[in-house]
Amino acid sequence: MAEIKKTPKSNTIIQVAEATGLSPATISRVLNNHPYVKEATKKKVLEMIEKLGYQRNNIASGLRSNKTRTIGLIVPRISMFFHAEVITTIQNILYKHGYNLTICQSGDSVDMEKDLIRALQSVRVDAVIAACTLHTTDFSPFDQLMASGTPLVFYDRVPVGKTSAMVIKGDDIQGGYLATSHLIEIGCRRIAHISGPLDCNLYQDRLKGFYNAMKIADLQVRKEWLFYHELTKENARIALKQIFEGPEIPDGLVADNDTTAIAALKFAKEMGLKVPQDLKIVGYSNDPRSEIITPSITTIEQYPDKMGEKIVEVLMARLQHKNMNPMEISTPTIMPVQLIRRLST
Amino acid sequence: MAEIKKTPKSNTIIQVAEATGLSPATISRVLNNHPYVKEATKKKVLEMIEKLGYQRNNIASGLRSNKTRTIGLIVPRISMFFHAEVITTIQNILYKHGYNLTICQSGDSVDMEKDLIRALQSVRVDAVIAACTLHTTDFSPFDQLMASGTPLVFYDRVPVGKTSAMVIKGDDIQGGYLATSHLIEIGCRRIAHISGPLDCNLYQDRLKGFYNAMKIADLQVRKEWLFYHELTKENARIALKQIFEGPEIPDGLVADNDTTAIAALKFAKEMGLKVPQDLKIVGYSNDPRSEIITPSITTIEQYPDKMGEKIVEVLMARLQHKNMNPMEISTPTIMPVQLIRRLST
DNA sequence: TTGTAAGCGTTATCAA
DNA sequence: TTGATAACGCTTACAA
Repeated sequence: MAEIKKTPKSNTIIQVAEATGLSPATISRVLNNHPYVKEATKKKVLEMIEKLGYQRNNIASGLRSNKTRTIGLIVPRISMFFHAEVITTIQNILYKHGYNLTICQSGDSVDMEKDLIRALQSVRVDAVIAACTLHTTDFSPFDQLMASGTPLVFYDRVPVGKTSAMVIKGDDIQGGYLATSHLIEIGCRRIAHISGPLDCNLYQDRLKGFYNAMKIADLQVRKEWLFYHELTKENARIALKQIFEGPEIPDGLVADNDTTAIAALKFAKEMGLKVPQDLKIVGYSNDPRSEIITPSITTIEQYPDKMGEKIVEVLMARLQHKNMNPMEISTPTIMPVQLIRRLST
Repeated sequence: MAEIKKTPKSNTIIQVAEATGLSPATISRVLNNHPYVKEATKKKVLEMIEKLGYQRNNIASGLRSNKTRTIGLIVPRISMFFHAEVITTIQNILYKHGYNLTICQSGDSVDMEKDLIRALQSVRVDAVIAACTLHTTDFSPFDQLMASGTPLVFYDRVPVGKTSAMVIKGDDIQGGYLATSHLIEIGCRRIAHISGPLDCNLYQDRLKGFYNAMKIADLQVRKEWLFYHELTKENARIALKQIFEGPEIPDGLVADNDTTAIAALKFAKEMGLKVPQDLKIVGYSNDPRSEIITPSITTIEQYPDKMGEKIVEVLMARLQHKNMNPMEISTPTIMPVQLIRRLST
């Protein structure tokens, strides 16, 4: 009683072979539904597998075949709404293709990211999907991964400049443009912009879109109303304080994420400013919070599910025909975005 | 030019052995920091590993040693705030212990959950951590996993009744009690309760807490104000409509998650009811949305990070001394919860 | 302290 | 259509 059982030896292909009177090779063929197996044999094997409760050892299979049917994913944090959605979509589609997904979080740390790349490499994932940290400027760990023959697709936060990896990104220039020109259209003339670190393509592009819109409207960009720190609640408050301590105050704010937009809303309330009357605010990402807050926040929708679908599509194409034209894969795919107008404007 | 390179043969322990003039066994010992290796030898090997850019093949290692240093995790969905937090904590601590985490989402589907268990088993994870689906009543796939020798820890959504797995759960009875008695204390007498499917321990327990508090206050529980459907926005509206179409309306609502509480807030606004004056609402989980909505929602904090820590602690203990007393591991660990009072009450 | 050699459970290459 | 056999890259007795 209450004895600790020894781990029962999990059964193998050989046991199935013996039980059916076939060879291990045939069992393996059935398992991989190889074409040259007689229907009757296949049926017999499948039944025996069921009966014995046999479970293929993917470790052994992976070692021999050099295919693990596992994809690694590196993401800053799964708690970010956009990423959670993308991941879920990826995982669901990948599952249909018979692939597993190993999800890793870098926590926006470059060192962690590097470690994770090594770890994934070391478990021999068949491919890697990555959204970089805010501060990744050295892509050599990723290059090394590719050099070892692992297909790599970047999404959302992608390398600035050339890369031989596949790239799927949102249209952040357009997003920045849409947000800004919307404010201009509804009457804003003094527009502030809280952006993120310019190491990151996201903020470079959104800023570019901002400049484009301002230029077209012939509006002046005030450097003292431009910020490039990590987009946290805390940093948002610091930036807002600085803006509103100045001699003049803005009538519009482009926030490059919804966390910042939400912080701005709160700040405005504390300052006694009415939104949208005194200050109009646009966020980015369509985080669920942006919809339920009062007033609800106008924001940029990025269609995470569409992005997830595209990522898998591109990846599967690559995994299936290894010898794809490298010119083709080096052109980034740009996914459309859209402005969702709400009560903050 | 534009030639596709053949995958370079990733290097092996044997190449490191040859390069250093040592045997593969010694290289392996260095890799596993085995005690019996001369310091000088170790240093030499490490340098060569660095020089060759050698990367241990964990697939091969796992096959031989029967240890993958990978833990599998099954969760309904990573987009749920509570789970995202727990997972992040688990992953960070596990990482320090040298373990990888494979995160899988069941999407609250029992079939998917079953498949995932098989998949994890098939990649030979060293252990599994799981929060069940809303509808898991048949735990035999989990039992089978354990029977194959894989340690298993359930958290949050755990089996009702006996299990030989380790169990870490929140104090949902207390949570339900706190929410309800808080409403009573501040004057509510007609309290409705939107709970979840009673297959799930969470809602069984929260309901129990609700009954306890009502009984102590000698208040009547009205069956027509009790709901047990999955806690979605849509179901919340259906329940609320039903409640408010009745002859009498409640002055307090216990919602068993924050999504429901938020939906109730919106519903009340549409009905022209003031919160908290006309209706007081308590949610569950302290989702970030509950804080930013107007009015902010009183809710039950579950301390996901503490739960994550506990999970890893228990798991590591188990992984280290395999022969732990089975009586000990079968007592569930119950984690404290707390009421966070906000403006909705 | 280090080396030799036998597997771990599959799959791939022949041959039958 | 099936079977024998040699890997895959590592760990681990056992020997030295």
